[in-house]
Amino acid sequence: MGEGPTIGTIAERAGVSTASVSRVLNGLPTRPETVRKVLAAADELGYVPNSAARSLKSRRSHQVAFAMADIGNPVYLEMVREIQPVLKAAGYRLVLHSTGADVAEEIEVLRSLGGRYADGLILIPLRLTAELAAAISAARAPVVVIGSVPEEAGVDNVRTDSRLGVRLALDHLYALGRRRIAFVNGPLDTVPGAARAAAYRDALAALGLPYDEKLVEVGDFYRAEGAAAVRRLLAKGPDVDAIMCANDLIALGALDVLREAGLRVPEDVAVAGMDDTDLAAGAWPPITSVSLGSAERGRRAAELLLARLADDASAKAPRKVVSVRPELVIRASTKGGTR
Amino acid sequence: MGEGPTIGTIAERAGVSTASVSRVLNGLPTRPETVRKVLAAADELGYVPNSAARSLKSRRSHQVAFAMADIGNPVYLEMVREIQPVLKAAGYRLVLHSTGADVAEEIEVLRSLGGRYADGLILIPLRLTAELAAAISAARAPVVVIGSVPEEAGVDNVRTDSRLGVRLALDHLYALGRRRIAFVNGPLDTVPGAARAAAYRDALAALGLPYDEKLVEVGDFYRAEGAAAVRRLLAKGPDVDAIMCANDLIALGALDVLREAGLRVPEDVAVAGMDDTDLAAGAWPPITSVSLGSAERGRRAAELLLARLADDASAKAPRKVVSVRPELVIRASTKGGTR
DNA sequence: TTGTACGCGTTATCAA
DNA sequence: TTGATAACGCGTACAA
Repeated sequence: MGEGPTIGTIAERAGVSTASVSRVLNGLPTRPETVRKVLAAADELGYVPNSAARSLKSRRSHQVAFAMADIGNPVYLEMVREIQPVLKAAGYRLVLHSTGADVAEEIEVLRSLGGRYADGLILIPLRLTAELAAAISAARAPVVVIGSVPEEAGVDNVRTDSRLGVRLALDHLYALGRRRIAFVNGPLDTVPGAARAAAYRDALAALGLPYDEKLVEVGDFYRAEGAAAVRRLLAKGPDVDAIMCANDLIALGALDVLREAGLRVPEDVAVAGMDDTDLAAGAWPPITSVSLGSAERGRRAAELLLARLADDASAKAPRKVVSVRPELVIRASTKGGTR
Repeated sequence: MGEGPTIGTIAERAGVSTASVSRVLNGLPTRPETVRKVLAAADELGYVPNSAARSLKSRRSHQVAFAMADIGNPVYLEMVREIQPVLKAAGYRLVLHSTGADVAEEIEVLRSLGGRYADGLILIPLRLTAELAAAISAARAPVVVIGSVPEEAGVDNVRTDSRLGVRLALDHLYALGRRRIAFVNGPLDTVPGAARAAAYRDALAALGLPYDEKLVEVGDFYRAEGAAAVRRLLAKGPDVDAIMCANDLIALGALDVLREAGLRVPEDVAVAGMDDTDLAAGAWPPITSVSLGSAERGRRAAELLLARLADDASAKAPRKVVSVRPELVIRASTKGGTR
């Protein structure tokens, strides 16, 4: 763990100037003999360029930050899995931030971009307050938001139509003959929560089904909270023949509670989730889920950011919005075949 | 996205020298009046210190790297979840590396530490070659290895006794009356693969059960590969009454195949996994699994690294080894109660 | 083709 | 208490 060699060390050893060393290492035209000596010295010393010095000079950190609520959520995980290789291929390192869905922390991350530790940021806000929107616009580095963001923010944006997603699932349930379709949601003050609540109402209306408060319950986007919400739902004693869940974790919780209650899935109650994570595919019965293209959204976001970082021309291009189409993945929890 | 203010900008605005600005910002004794002016200017300008300049000067990046095979594996994910907050609390950012279990990539990560982009590294190698061991010893920053590493490497080490883990599971199965206990493993040229293979033999011997090749199958540590391995196992036509799987993903694959084959779990065949991930708890039936304390290993590793980084004294302290005890978490896949 | 010298933004030393 | 100034390691005009 000795002191690291610098271009100065190499210069001495090779008997040339630091400028020559720098030139060789950056592939600038140099006399072959010099190149040889420098490379030999660098190799012997195990030289690795100091990233701080390089960043300071070049004004580039070769890092990209990714900020989401909680890396434990499989949706974000899928995104990381896609983002990471895209960045790596372009020579960027990935810095991870778990914000706990706390707006203040998200704002802090945006602010810290001013320190230039990262060249850009991919952000997934859960709650979109005015302060957050302001902070996004004021960010000192390119930001790509996954999720919807007002146009005024002026940043690139990868979104999906979760309204259409809910619609797809409800159409499917309706086609299967279900008419008492409950909805278990996450917090209404979150962007996805609000959107999915509205989508549920709209979809019911489009199908000519009545909106019944007894069929709606709000918890949080986690398994235990989802289970609790479903328990409350059942306690209200409505005749339910399907449960639409605002994400897969809630759907898993629903399976737990239904099993507990001795109800068969899908014979007695069909269950559908959203996000189409591994958990949905891995559950028993496998859960029908609306894919919101997490992997694709992650990849597209990384690509958008890289495009911004590529050159000055594209850095000033107008904001781009990419939409990923939701898709219904039908499994045994709605239509099957559980044995 | 304007040009970032520097201490120079602040100095001008406040009518003082850059030295004073630096002093104020670092909390060194300064005249109150100066402090006020500087802070006001800094605030108005939205000043954020440049991290590259700071790192260059202080020789600290305030970043820690974490390198594992694949962030998609729930075990590593659990570790990240624990590591992240510990680092954050200490003022470090987390840089993520997925190496794809490729030794060359791991060596590259170790080498790149010479660039000082991170102050330390937490590494989980899957295969421990001589080159890797050499690279670990030669690393230019503190490294903590999760998993076993030879003493010569001289680095801090968080390990678990997977041998004991296998033993716990086999004892449990034996106590339940199972005598034909199969073992489905991952690649034998990986550290965990080799250790668990040996552990299986030992545990059988300790229980007085014969080692039967027909009961052993090797695949990979993933669900699909695990399923394929179990399929091959069943094709050999041994009378199996329990399957010990080298990790939870394999166990999930086993459930898939057993269900396919019309075998009941645990009545016909009991299934146990390792790692005790969420997937094991979430499966149906819930899978008995040996917890290797992933979360705790992650946390301890982060703490060990922080201790090394804390001050020069501890930086030179002798290597520390922390052991996390495995624990058997019994669920319905071995003992239950599935209806 | 090569070397000298300066600047990137901070911190730290030394006089004043 | 403060300001001028020298590093930190690298890249790059500019001069030789």
